[in-house]
Amino acid sequence: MDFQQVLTPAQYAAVSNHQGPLLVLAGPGSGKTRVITHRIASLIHAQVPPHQILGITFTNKASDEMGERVRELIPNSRVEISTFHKFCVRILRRYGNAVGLDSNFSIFDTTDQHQLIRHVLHELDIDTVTYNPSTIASMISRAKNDLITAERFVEAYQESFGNHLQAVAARVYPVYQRLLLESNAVDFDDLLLHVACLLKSSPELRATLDERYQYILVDEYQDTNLAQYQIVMGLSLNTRNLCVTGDPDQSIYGWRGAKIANILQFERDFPDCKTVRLEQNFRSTKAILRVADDLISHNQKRKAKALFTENKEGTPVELLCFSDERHEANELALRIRNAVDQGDFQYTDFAIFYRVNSLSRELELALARHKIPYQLAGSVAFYERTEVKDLLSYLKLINNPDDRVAFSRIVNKPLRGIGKTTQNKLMRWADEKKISLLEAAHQAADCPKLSKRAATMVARFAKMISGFSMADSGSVAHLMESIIDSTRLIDSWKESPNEEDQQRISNVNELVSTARKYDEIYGEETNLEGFLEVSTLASATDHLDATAGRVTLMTLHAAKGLEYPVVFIVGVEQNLIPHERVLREEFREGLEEERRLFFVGITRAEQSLYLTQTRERSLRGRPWRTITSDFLKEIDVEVNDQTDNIFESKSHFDEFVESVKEGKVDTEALKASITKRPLLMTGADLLKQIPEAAELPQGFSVGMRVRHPRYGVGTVMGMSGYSRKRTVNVLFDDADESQTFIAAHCPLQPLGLR
DNA sequence: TGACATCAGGAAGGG
DNA sequence: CCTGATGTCA
Repeated sequence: MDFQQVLTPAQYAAVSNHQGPLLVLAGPGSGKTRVITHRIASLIHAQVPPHQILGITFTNKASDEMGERVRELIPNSRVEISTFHKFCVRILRRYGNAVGLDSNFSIFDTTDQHQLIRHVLHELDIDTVTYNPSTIASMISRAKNDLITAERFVEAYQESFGNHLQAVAARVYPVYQRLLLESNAVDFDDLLLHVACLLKSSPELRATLDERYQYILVDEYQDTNLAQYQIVMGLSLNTRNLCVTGDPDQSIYGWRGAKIANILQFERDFPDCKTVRLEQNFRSTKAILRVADDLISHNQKRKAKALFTENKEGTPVELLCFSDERHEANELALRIRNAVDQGDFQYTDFAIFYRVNSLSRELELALARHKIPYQLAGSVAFYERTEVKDLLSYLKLINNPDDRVAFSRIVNKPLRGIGKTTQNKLMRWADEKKISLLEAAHQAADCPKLSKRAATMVARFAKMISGFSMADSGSVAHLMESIIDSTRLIDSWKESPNEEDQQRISNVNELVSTARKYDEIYGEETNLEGFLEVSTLASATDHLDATAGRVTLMTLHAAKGLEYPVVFIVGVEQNLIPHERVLREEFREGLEEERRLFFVGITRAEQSLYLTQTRERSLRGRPWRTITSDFLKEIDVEVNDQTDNIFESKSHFDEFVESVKEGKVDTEALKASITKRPLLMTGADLLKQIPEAAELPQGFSVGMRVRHPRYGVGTVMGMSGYSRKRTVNVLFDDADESQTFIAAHCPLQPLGLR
């Protein structure tokens, strides 16, 4: 393969410099992935055995993609490409004994982690209302990312008395850590921390691994935290063929401990390193790149970079202004539909980014209303659903009998008459006897405090769990099926007319088919541990499918590393982009990260970029006037105000403010009007939730549901003209094409805004 | 013991 | 809007 032929000189330099430390500073769209994959191919061409090469990425998607592209260049190559977390799991499964872990350890996700911390707080008699478990959890998590163990945390606290929160964290952290080890479990941060500690405390192991991985490539190096830094350094002491790629301007994970200094100081860590800059952008138009560059140049703490592109100028970046989020969502949906109808684009070409997940709902509703297929990066939510976690907890407990979080979660699910009191008694007793909860349950008959009835129930549960085994079932899917059968986990939902319960059943079924797929892939080799690992380490962007013919929705954070022909970034407003949290901070650090996040979003766009802002936006059910984002003042965009396109007597916000002033707001009625709605997932589900007969302010608005005596129910797609000439364009649910009516004369009956 | 109602507080981002 | 905590009743 002639690498020189297919690469630019800068890219070629990054690919062909095999020996010694190498820093690749890669601007957005500069072909970074291409460089990494070609570098691996080039190493193999130079007779480096593939197993000596280690590629590390942050996300599963990135590692899958990289593996695939390497195999395209070198079929059947067995290069180890994995995420930091997966890599650490592998190390710990093999060498975890040294830090007190058996090879079948559980991985606790955020929910499990919070559950355990909640338990610790209770044990320590600390009020969980004053001290929110997730606050404590994030303090501990930050500490772990900074390589601060429980012991050191306590020491540090004693040396310089911190605030009361730190005092609580200092009490909780050691106990939490002890319970994790007793559970033979780790949390996400432990994966990194344990490995970092292992490399430090065991020089032999460190040397072995250093020797084994002769060539290491780390992607997104700007997002490494101290633990990850330590791991990478530990593997590169003797053989220093370390290649890191990244872009300081795209560092957006400071909040989870990422140290931008890691990449900035690489040249100091390795004075003999070579540095390659990839500054030519092959992705975006000049117009888009200019906006990105203008924005990011406002960051003070930054190495200047000269981004350029030979792509065409393209259309200007537009700022679309709408009256509220519903208007915004509808107009976006309309634009997308029009572009697709005209044959200019496919749905796949569009992506919509937002700062916070909660903004996705209105967009989903609008897309569903317009029958536009979409996919949401957020499938992790699937693994966080109660019914899914419950079934997984059975598997976890079977795989690791010490897992106390899994035990507590399912011991009384479905109901077995093992209530709180019994559970607490059992737990105390287990702690006294220093045995696991499951072991205690087995011996429940010997527990003096338990009533005979309770003891029988508990023992029966333990016996049932021990009755399951992977060996007997042969596959994960079969094991799941037998669990579902013998526990009657889903039986109570089967007869339920409740939509939510049916959804639960289908989620459980989906989990079973996921397991079946896993079994198929691994065949004889299929194993419970591996399946649980995949389920726990699943991430938001894993299941995005570029070929699915769907519009893609995701947060700005999830967007990193992706690209789309047309990008919408919604809610470019103060307090959202930048987020209100950093505006409260004293230091500008946070603000600069927000700017980088916006930069990441902008640079995902290939041909067209639209930013949107609204006049008002509802947050937590209340409408708020928005403020123009400071960032918009730093860039030059074409403003396209759509707010007067729709007929507005009064905005929701004004109405709300007025009624509050006049004392008309009846809080009781307000509360009563809030209906409980189930957690929504799919567009179809969202559509079902549309109430058919809500009271409505006069006039029509885009997105409004209306009924026509002849054509049935439909949605207002657009409006034009004024007063007597005002027309309304309606798409009826059963029709393919929309129809236009004179607003003043038509028999359209408003049904509600949703 | 568990089902259900009500309430308060908190709500960024992800592996 | 969502979760977890708390209170009440069968």
